[in-house]
Amino acid sequence: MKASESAIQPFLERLMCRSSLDNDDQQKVLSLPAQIILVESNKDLIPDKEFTSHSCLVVSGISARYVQSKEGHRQIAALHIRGDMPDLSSLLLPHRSSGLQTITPSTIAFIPHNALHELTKSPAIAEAFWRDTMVDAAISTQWIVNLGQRDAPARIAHLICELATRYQKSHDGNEFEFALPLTQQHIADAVGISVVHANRAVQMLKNHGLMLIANRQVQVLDWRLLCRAADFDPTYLYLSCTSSGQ
Amino acid sequence: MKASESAIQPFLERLMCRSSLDNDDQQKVLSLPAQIILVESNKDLIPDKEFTSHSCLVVSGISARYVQSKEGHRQIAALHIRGDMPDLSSLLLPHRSSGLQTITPSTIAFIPHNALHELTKSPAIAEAFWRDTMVDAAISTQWIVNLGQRDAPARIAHLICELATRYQKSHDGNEFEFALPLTQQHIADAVGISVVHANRAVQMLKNHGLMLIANRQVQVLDWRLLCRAADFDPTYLYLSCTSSGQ
DNA sequence: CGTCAGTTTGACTGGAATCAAAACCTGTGG
DNA sequence: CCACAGGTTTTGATTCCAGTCAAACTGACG
Repeated sequence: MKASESAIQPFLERLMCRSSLDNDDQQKVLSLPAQIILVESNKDLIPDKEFTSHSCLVVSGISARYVQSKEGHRQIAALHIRGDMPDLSSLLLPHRSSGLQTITPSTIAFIPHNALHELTKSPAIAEAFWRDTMVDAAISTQWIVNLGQRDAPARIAHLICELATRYQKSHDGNEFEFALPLTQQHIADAVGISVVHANRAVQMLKNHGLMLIANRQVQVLDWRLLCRAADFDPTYLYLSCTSSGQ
Repeated sequence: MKASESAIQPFLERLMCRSSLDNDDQQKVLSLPAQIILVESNKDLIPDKEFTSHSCLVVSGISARYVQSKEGHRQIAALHIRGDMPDLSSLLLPHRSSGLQTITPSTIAFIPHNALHELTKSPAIAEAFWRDTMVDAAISTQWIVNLGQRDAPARIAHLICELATRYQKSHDGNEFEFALPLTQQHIADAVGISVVHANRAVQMLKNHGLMLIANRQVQVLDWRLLCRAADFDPTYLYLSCTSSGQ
């Protein structure tokens, strides 16, 4: 297997979680040309100018889609992990409306737009891409609810529930842990509160025996209760990977 | 022109704002079968059960995509106006993750999924649909920023700016007005604050000479300033309709 | 003229931002 | 091995924003 194939593998797996592709289409995805680059933390992945010619794919690490408001505040609008294609939208929407930055050291694959465009000539692949875009939109909707309606602890709980599920860690029972290299500043920027307040909310979750965050690890102490506190329902993520596709 | 064609016309216009379709494809869109229904206000448009077989299209009026949180609070996640297809996502994502309700008396066209699916066999149309999904996602991203970072008056200002632009009213100079039949409760639910607070924020905008809302009309007093206050940049809406296509 | 939905106002309270400073790591180089 | 610098987490004190409750007001409509 070529280096680029193994880099694209997680992306294909993601697609296959939600859509079904025949062998031919799978092969086409895997043979996408990709330039694989190691990127350190806090580096911008897409330039500010219009008309990028590549989309990038997270192979490892975490990246954040963010918007910087006029007063210097930053809002993280999405977090992207292994297998995600954060700026697929640049393929059809040339104006960049949000920035993209690595949070941890990451390996990123850059894929030329024309190759992606070529790929979408296969209807099944086009549909799979479209479906993934829809799931991203569904996630955004949930973030809107999170920001608009829940208090600080619930917002953080929901974020953690979402990430645990996307990392597929939520099936390991009611008590488990997983690596999550976010600082409290990142969490604060994602759920729209200040760092100080994020800290207190995290402690609140700890004191209630729901979860704790320490040295880049999240330890879920009571998954059931955490989901309840977060009002979390995983269906919107469409990640029932066990069954192939819908 | 058949009744269903004229109902679908605004939808086609919307698509044409962002994508270019040849005559053949345009004709295909227009001849979509549609069941046109008049709906009163505050009626749910999609059933709670899974596997709807139709998507709906707003021909006139306003509908809200919303999520009801456990404690009974409601968050409006998107507003849909003439030409929008609010639940296009049900075509590829069978589980409904948000509700859809008319805000005003509306005329809605219901279009069977299989007809839409058939339509996407034309690559240009599929791409146009996909692009529209991406714009919806971009709008959601802006709402996240709105809820996460701005204070109440700015949130409302941003909402108004967005709607004015989507109604294409923002080209009528620096001072103009347009119909917007939202109650302050709706505004509050959309920007994540209480009605009382929404009221005070609206008055603040009035006192600063930016805009005023009265009898289902928004009167923009200083578009330039309003945009500044809202930190509004319309590019994410991709509505430069004057030029045809992207 | 009463009703009802929507808007406006006031008084009160709690939550969250801000500012500031201290404690805590973790990797670095002396 | 220690000291140190950096980023991160924690804590406290203060201020202010925004939610809640409750009540009055406005218009439209039957």
